[in-house]
Amino acid sequence: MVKNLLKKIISNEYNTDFDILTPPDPKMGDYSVNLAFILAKKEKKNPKELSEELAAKFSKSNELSRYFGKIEAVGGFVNFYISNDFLRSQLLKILEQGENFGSGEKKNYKINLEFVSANPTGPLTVHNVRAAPYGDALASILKKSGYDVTKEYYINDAGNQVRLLGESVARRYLRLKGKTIDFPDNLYQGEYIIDIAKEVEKDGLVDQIENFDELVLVCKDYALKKLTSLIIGSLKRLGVEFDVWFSEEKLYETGEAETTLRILDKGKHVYEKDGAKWLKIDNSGERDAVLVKSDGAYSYLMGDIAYTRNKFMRGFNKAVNIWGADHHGDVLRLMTGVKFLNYEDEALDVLLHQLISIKVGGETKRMSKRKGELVIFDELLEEVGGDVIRFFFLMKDLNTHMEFDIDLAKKQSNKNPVYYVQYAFARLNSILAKSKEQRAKSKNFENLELLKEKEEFLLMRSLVKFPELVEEISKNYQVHHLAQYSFSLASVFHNFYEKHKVIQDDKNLERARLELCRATATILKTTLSLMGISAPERMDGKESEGA
RNA sequence: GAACCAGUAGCUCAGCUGGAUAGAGCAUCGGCCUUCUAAGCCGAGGGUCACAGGUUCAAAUCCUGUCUGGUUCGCCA
Repeated sequence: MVKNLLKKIISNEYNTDFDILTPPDPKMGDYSVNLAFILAKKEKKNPKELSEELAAKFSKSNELSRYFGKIEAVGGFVNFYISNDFLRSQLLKILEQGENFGSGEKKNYKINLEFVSANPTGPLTVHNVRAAPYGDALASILKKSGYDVTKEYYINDAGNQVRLLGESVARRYLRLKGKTIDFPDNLYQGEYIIDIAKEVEKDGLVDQIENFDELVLVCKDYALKKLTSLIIGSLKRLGVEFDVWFSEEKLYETGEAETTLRILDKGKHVYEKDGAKWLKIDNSGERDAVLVKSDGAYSYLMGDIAYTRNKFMRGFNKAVNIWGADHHGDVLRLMTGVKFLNYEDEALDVLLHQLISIKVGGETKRMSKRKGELVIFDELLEEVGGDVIRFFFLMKDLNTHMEFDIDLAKKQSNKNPVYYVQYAFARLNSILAKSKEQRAKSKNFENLELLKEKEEFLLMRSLVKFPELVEEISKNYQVHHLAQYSFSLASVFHNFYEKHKVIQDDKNLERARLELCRATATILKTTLSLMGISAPERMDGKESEGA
């Protein structure tokens, strides 16, 4: 990784903080160092002169000349140009390593990544699916970086909400049976409840049950099973699969919640007030939160703390949660609870994604599972497809308050930028398929020296940046940079494609360009696969407008 | 009243965590297919980076304040 090396080499000589930047234009080099500005202040010198001195000095370094062909001062910056030799050597590396290019060393570090975890009280909505492609891609990137990653879904199958779910189904069932029974507003109003009730009726499972509470319980279990498998199915169709589906109920059955509470209590972090047990967050008392309710039931927070502890007990070094921003108030509470259990602050990361506002028919919808006002994810998936949805979410920062116009998304799905990336891959594939020597992995790479066009170098430069990107995302979790990168790589390739022929009379040049294409296809396919997006070998004909 | 996140082109969003002339897609207008796929390429128009101060060699980016929007402040989950 050139960036790290550069930083190391300069740091060895200058004991000061500085940044390695990317110049605004590739013409200005691959990396830029602002060292002169920083030294100028310390030594009270002119930054421009200093940068020239630095450039002259760096140019003489043998170590740097292994990577850089040119080092020059521009307006106070020192700009570094990766040498052509080094670019070609990296091209070779890509061809040799294939999809392993950019992979990090095994780190022997276990990460538990929890995301989506939508309540099993209804079908998956467009709303709660935002974290799915993001978390899935993050897991892939972390794995590529050498971490051991487990993807996990926390099923909130305990507490009052699922009891209400059971009651909703039970009352619908009784109505189907011809009983007059009211259906209060606080129950789940959605159509899917009636569907489940119909299945309960068809099943005949509850025919003998007279006691209402017992009926509710059986309906609850039935509905939970049904809805969970519905959610699993929806996610699967999007291509997202979890390693572990963790039941909240388990924490109470095994007594883990109780144990966790005892540890907190022992550490004097718990006190009683109004018949409930509270977690002491700070001295003001204002932020304190209930762990055990006055009726003896555990709170959601208690479950979450016990759940996080459970992850560490299972041997994970780090837990990463992706939550919707509506839970931001819970972050401090969970963090505090986990800290009181004596785990390091860094052991838990909570990423928040902002909520999506959804527009249907020009109107912004507020979604509520209780009220049954849902934009069901499956319906969208069927219309626009998984690749489009994934890329749409993956391109944006988690902090973006997205506006998702469903009608527009359907209408414009054939203009989604994902096709731009996939099309680049299809074009590459077409070239490789056409060339006679495509699979002849001859080790004669000497022709690479024939690559000297501007577009060829731009392509190589983009390819070389890939490992740095993977490493950076594994640290800052900015998954959308990968989507942005894939788009820009596709763009650089399309430009190359328009300007230069690969298959041609000059067979030596053709061979060299084929290698460049193979390397590009490899990286493009790797990025797509990290994002969980398909890499089609062909894309025929344009979809008709407004179909 | 408090907390978190945001406000960048007509629309949807990037802007690599303080750097060089603020970018892309869509939309609008104009050009490019006898040659590896035109789901592509080239060009044009479109910006007081919400506003006001501050920090410094340098601010869309950091700090403070104001305005606007989303979310949350329950012994719901």
